[in-house]
Amino acid sequence: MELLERMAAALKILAHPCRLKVAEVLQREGSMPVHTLMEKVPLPQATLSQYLNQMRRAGLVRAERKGKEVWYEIADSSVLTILDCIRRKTGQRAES
Amino acid sequence: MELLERMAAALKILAHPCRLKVAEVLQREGSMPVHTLMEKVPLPQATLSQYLNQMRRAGLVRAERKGKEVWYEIADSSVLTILDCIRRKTGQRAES
DNA sequence: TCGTGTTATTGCAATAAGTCAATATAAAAA
DNA sequence: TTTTTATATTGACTTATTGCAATAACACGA
Repeated sequence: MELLERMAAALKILAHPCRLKVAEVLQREGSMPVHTLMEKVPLPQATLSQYLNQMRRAGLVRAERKGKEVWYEIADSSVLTILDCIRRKTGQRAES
Repeated sequence: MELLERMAAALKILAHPCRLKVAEVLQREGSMPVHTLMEKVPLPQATLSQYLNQMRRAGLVRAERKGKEVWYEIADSSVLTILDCIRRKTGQRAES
């Protein structure tokens, strides 16, 4: 159950409205420092910082320090694909 | 935040080792009734039934009653794509 | 309708995740 | 070296999720 747990852990980080919002902003607008992200996703600084850290540890985003700023971006295309899939899926809606 | 919440809710259901396992079995082996699934994913009956119900409500799987059995299958290709992406992503591993 | 096989629902203790103010650390400018 | 701007970490609290036994409901054959 080792791989499954890592898969679940990564998905769980993405599975939160605010972290999804962060991911979408980074998907649309590329990389940016935390304070810019904070304008687009209005959250307490501590909260946003924690989210970004979780996302980085899960391999969803990549971080790079530039002077006193830290710039974040989506880590790779898998993440973009997952975002597209889940958005498409949830746009529709169908039960069974 | 309405769409984001629905997206997060669906991802959250998938973000669990056992539910991922269920999804993988259905991906590999197609549709099957609950008791067959129970052999492949050994869990208490109540637990498995709840997982399947959550997954159905989230639109991840589809259910169809056949006599006294209920057969489950993956709902659509988005789910398959997400499974592939997250598996690929977690197979590797890279921090930043 | 009674029994049996199959699946769903309920209730709740144990555990995990979310939230954010306060505080710490990092880098550059004054 | 003191300040200032930018980001990270800690601690304490609230809320949500998990896991499962017990019980209910559903569908069929005897």
